[in-house]
Amino acid sequence: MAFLSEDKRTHYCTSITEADIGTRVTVNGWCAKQRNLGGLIFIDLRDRSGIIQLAFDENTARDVFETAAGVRSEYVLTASGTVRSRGADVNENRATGKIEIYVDKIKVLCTAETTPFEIVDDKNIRNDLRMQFRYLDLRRPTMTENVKLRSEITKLTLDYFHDNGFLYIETPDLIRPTPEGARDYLVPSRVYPGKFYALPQSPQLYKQLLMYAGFDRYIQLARCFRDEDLRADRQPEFTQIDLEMSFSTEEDIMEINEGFLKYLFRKLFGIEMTEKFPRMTWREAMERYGSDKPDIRFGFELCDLTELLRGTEFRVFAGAIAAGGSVRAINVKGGAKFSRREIDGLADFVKSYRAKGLAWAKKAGSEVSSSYAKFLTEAENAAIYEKMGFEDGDLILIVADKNSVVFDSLGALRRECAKMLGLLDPKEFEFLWVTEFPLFEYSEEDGRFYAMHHPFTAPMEEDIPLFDTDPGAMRARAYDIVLNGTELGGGSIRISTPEMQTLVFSKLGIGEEEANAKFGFLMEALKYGIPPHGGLAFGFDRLVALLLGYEDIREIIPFPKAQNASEPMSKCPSEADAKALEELGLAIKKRD
RNA sequence: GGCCCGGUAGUUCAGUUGGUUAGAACGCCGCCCUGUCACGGCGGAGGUCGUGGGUUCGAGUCCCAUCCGGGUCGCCA
Repeated sequence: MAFLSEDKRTHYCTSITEADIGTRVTVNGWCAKQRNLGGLIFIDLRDRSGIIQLAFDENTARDVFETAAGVRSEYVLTASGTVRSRGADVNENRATGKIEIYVDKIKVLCTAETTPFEIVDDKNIRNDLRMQFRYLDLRRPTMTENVKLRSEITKLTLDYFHDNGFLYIETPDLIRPTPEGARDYLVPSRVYPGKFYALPQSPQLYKQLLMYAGFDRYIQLARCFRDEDLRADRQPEFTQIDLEMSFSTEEDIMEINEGFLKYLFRKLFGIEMTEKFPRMTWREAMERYGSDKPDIRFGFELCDLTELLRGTEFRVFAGAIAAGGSVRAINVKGGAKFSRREIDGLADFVKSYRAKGLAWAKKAGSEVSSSYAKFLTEAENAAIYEKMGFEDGDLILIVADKNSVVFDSLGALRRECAKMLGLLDPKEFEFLWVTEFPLFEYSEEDGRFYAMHHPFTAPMEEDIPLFDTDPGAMRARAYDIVLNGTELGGGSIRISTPEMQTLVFSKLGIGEEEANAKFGFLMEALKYGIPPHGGLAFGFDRLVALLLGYEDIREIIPFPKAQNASEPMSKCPSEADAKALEELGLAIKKRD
């Protein structure tokens, strides 16, 4: 049936209110549900705003009534009629529950086959089905709402930064492959067979160049691409709120971004966050929480038992200490109620973080049970209980290993225990700035230093003398913003002189020749008057997900990739046709 | 690349130590029904138990391989 101008909506379904009673309206949308009571028919009509009820009865014109009787779920309709009160028959669960449209004209614009799953919220649907029929999944009210809220957060973001003097500037998506960092998605060049562009992992160098150019403040909702394995909070293509500021210090950047997050909470939830976000150095975060992105909604802080156990004869602990590692523990308050099976589960859990085992002690009433106490002296046990404040209901969990393993496993363990005890409230938001990250990270495997943030990050002034003596101990002018244990974003003050950049490259094993080959334009640019500058990038998908209470960013990405990086709906990636490969000068080598 | 969990009507699931014709709810189709909104009543259709192989008198159930989905470690400057 043709859609005519007279069929166009006058209102979205839920923009009709009691104030409209008596007026004539037209709505366009999908049949969410038809209820036929014989002489009386109701249709729930859904559009992106929500649902309103259409009503038909014995006074409805015969043909209109017959059409309504034939309407099935997901038929596309236009309907006109008069808004009226439902009297006493109110549906309290719906915004439009007190009114309905008494229809005098209806058109089926399009019929629909029965959908592979019902278009309702309160049902679990297999992930692969949701992905294959994503356009139907997105019709579910919650998903529609998520996409709308994402749009709203986009608007607030642009408003805030615009109001603070940031210019929205686009950077290229076809760029030079980056030698360090994540794997690039490569794009072959037709004009230069055998050469490649890369899709940006972030617009890092371009935003710095924008500062060199004098734009002072830059913002972009940048699409970024990383060819690495997926996680619930990680997609191969994602969006960053990317920004950079000239003539600024860490303080300025943290302040403007803290202001942004507070602005979002005010505008979205009406919540005024007046307190300054807490700050913590990287060193402190690792020592106290075993993580550079600690969830500070709960305690269970790490406790170092190394000194206390230095003389122990228990081989597991003594061995770790002798090898230069440590023995650390957390006290899980309320964890004594975990069953033996659950504690065994925790031991398996830490093994995935390369820990060899988990020692535990719990106190229920006056009863203490423990996996390791019999191997320690009475004095050693007493000292541990004293230091950990061991009380009724507590569960002490100890890991002894090299430091990286101890931190990784205990850091993950405290969160796992909090989850088991129901301490993770998604409606509670605890922000944290983590500062003074190490500048370099040593890779045992490759026998060299890597930049912990990226190779353009400036070192802290007072650590510059360590370049020659102990580069591993140098701290960077880098900071992360953490929310409830998730890294929401990070940034740094950048290097702004060629001398410093050359020095950092050299510590990374990038000689002058290689630096010039790969970053020649940057080295050149640094000669021509560079303002002090720095910036930050938020993971926009993670931000939206956390604000809306999701752990899985696919709930707020309209068309995400599946875990194997494919897109089941369009079946991508797919093979290229022979002609295209020929033009690109590419041949596909079969894998064994 | 490693490890773990899952795949049974359209959907969500149940299916006992391997044993008769594989069930339920919702959805779907038909008939009835004037205030429903999780409408109700009556009736009906709908299954290669992911796929392939094996063990067995007999496999949804056990074994092997494989595909698909999910989680996670590595990875993610």
